[in-house]
Amino acid sequence: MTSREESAETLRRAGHRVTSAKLLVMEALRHAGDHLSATSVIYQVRRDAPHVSESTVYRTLGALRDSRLISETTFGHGEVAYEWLEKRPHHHLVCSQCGVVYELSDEVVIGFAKQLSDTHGFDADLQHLAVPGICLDCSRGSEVAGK
Amino acid sequence: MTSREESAETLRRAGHRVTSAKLLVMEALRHAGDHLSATSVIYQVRRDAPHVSESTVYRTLGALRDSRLISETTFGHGEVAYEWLEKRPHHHLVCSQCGVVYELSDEVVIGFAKQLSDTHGFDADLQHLAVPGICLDCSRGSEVAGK
DNA sequence: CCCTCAGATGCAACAACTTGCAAGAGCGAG
DNA sequence: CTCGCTCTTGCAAGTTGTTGCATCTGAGGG
Repeated sequence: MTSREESAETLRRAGHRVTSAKLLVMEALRHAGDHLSATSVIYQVRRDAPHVSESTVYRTLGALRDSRLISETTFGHGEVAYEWLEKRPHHHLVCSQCGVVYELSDEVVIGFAKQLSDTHGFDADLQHLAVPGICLDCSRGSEVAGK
Repeated sequence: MTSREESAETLRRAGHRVTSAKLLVMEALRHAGDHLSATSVIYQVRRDAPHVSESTVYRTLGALRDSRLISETTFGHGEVAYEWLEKRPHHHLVCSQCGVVYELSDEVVIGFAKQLSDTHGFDADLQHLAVPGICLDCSRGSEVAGK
């Protein structure tokens, strides 16, 4: 089964119609294998199919996010990043100083979610968390610079 | 000392100039004592001083956020919410279904931050976290509805 | 009390989305 | 194969927030 057919099947299972616009957006995110900004997705899609409008891409991204096929994350104060969700759930540590993004394994986050559930009865939906902060390199660097 | 004078003093300590625009933004957030959207802040400020431009309010909010005088939080997929930071750090549980926002004590979050520090050497900056999920009421409600 | 200048502001253009509406297109029924 | 319902899409206008630039002003130095 080709990648396109898989995508089509996934769409159907999620209750969407199979349209070229949705397939293009999905393929762009799958092949990127990384975070893509909405703008990048638009660029990728329109490179193959210039007739697809921006609003369609935005709406498709929203629909795929609602169906849990892709994740939507806000890194810092910039654009929104989208990512194909085939892998295990994972999270990110974003350094506010150097901007580097580290992957964070799910375990620590699961423990956190369990605590929220135990203490507040709140069923946290932490499918894709972005935690701001200062990475090791930067905190070392500023110590040196501070002296 | 009046509230305005306190705000002025706070501004000076943070290395800002004391201007009427900044004071108005600060007063709006202090008196609200709750989250305000950027739009609400603009409305409040311009009610007292119609000449202040939107961009000034946005820039002021950004500057105050950078100086850690106010917090900036993204609830769900809507606008950005600002809040005066006089109280202890606190966090929020946002129900994706009913939209209710619960306060979350700092303790659970501190534990989470410590884990990130221990396992990844990452100094997380969780001054104002918003956790999406489903609240107790809604998860009960959907159980009943589902039967 | 006046000068100076970096920081603050207003304005308008720009960027990043969102939405209303009419036209188009999957896909299940017949 | 055709019909028709409903989901999608394109277009254009509307929000929400950001940025470049010229002007203005708070506040320390003279």
